[in-house]
Amino acid sequence: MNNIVIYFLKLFICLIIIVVIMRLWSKNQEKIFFINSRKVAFPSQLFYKTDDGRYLAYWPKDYRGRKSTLQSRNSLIGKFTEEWVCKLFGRLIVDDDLYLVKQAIIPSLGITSRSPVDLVISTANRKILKASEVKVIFEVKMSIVWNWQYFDDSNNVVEIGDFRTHQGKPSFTRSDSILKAIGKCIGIRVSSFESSKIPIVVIGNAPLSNGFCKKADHLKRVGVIQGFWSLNPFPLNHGNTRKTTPYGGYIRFNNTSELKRNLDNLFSQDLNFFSGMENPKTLGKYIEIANNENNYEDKGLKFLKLIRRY
DNA sequence: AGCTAATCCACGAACGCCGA
DNA sequence: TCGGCGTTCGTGGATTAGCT
Repeated sequence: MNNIVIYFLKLFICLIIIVVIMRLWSKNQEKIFFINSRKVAFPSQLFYKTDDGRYLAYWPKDYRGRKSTLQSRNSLIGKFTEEWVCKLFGRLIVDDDLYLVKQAIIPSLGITSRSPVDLVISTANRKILKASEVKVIFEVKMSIVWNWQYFDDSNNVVEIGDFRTHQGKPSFTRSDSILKAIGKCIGIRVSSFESSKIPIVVIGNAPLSNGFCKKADHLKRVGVIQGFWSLNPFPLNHGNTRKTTPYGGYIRFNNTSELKRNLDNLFSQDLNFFSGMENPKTLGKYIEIANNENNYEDKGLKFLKLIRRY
């Protein structure tokens, strides 16, 4: 009796942690980024300075003065968001045999130290991994979404508008960022058949550029990328944004438990990527041969072998 | 004519590798 | 040990296409 009470108490506490304490991306995360980064960087390395002497994260849409392009903030926000995603997923994954590895190197997939993948879930706690140890690959593409003003007298930042009010386009709203992510994922897919069992997910914190909604769904259908996931529930100050694309190629998560459901779903399926360019006659032949196997699973595996010409 | 989106190019800092 | 090279990070500028 006591054990059952304790069990439910534990479950309850877990639920509270997931729903209340663990938050997805929000303005508060960006504030933390600036306050933290201020300890290692000058304001001029984190903010633009306008002609009238204000420190801003982005150039406002109506700003007509002299402008420059910050480079010093890029790797800082890259590091911060990667670390943030790692911590978030670390708390969602309860399995003791799974590890999160940042900047992972997977030589058999052509992923070398020159261009490591941002984050993977792996069965081994090492930087250099075998393809068979990698459960999921995450490509993190997150930005500062809101515009911020910095006050150096109080060392404080204040939010001054969402991404519709400034010129820079954050994360998934930028089409060439998406192209870059797709390119990297294709690179992994075509590197080796060993990658065909590994789901790839792109993580962002802004709505997906309209032009890529259909493509995101197609990429999921054909198996190249298992999803573009936005971890920012409320990217706008007023109004709503797209929750998901019809086939779920893009999803905006409302909370961490929803994220966890989708993550678990990725693990529960034994997914296989396959592709080809073959005439119907040859495909028919493959299907006939594969059909000689005893059950659906073996038939499927045989078919995969055939189209890959093992 | 004026707007937006897509695309391509460039930027500077950081980091790891490799050869001298 | 040092310097060059390749790569990534996220943002801005320029140009073009397409829409109203």
